Amino acid sequence: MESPTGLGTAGDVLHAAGQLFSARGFAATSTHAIAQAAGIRQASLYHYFASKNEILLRLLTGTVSPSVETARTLLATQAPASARLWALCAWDARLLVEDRFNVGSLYLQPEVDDDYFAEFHALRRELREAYARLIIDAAGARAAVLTDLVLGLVESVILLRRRDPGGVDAQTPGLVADGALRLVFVTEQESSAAYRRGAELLISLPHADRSDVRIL
Amino acid sequence: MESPTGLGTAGDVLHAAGQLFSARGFAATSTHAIAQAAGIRQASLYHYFASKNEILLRLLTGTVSPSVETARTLLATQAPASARLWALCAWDARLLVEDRFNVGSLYLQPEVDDDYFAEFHALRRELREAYARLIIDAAGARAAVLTDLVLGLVESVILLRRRDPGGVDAQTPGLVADGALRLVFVTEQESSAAYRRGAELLISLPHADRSDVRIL
DNA sequence: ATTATCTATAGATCTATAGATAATGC
DNA sequence: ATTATCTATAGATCTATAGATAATGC
Repeated sequence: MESPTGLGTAGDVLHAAGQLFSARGFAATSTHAIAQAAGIRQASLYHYFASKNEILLRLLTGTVSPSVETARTLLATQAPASARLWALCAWDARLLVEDRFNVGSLYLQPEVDDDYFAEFHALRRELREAYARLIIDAAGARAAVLTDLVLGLVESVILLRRRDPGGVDAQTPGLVADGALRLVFVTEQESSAAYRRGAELLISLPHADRSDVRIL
Repeated sequence: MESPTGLGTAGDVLHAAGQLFSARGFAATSTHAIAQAAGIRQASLYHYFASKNEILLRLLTGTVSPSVETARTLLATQAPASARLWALCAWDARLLVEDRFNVGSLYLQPEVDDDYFAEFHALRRELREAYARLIIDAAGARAAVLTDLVLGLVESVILLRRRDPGGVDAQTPGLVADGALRLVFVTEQESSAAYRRGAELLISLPHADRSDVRIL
């Protein structure tokens, strides 16, 4: 049987690389190990990808793109900013909780700072801007610094999973989103309204694809 | 003039390795590059360290140990839990803000999961227990999950710095600590008392050594 | 005598390319 | 004809050890 993941050879490679890069790190994962896990020979990788870097780039953009799309949708949605912020936090946290190999952790690798990954950085910047917009609308002027705290809170799901894989579950996204609202000074009572409305928005959003690798 | 850092050769090596591991990653940094930055030859490293792993272990324990000591002190201090929690968060955040090469980021490297670093993991666990204790005392039963959110918030300083080195400054620790109290449901009015008392505690604590590498 | 440092190197990788062969699609 | 895959390998590392030499401390 060819293609273990059913995604074709390029998909097999991304799948294998995502798992290995997350578990062992980019530099510590050899192209040989990726190929072996994908069921092909080392040199055959280069038929689909120009370099090991390109594999990482594809994984990075593949994980951030769905978040950017969701952020765009929410920015254009008619609802209180606090509810939309809740939905965005919960959506992102859910993506991080559900993705099989904690691929979100890829972006912790120092190699990602390189200019080669500019395309990814641009997407990430757009996502950050969306958070900033919603936080300003929900919390007013104090928001500038808060954006980074909220992003840090959401991303902490990555570290939490690594530390303790059983420490995250289906409840985590809601807890993170609730926490984000507290962080940005949304009052307890407005928060519960935001939660109800945000949960509705979340349901209406396209559910994050459970397959761990998206081929774009 | 020997020893660029004035810490002796072993100190030079830790200094150089801390900078390079943080900037490029552990696996991507060669022992040759470390030695060069430390002003010695590659093989001379092995007079002081048994392996590249040992260098990383020393850096990791060196960064977490001061936090553990501070946590112990605060656990034994007579003051409201919310104030002590504020102080611990601010203290840790300050360490992350001030350390010259963002050495806190070392623990994001996947290699750190290895059993070789068990000593570091034990220290980190102790630190986490201290946070959990203070959060339970400050916020009551709901605290279990909150511990990880608070830790995530504090650690987010690492990611914030990486994303935007100018995005952190002397105010950051206080903002992080304030945010942590909001996260754990401390009310606005109790929070301002906790802030005043916490800031006093912070001043009474030994200031984090500004040298980026502690030789233990 | 002991500690610090160096040169040289074994042995094991690792990435990417060249060029051959097999499979597929008109 | 084109696409997919393979074998073989060049060329560049990289870690750690062996063994020689230099510096330091009694």
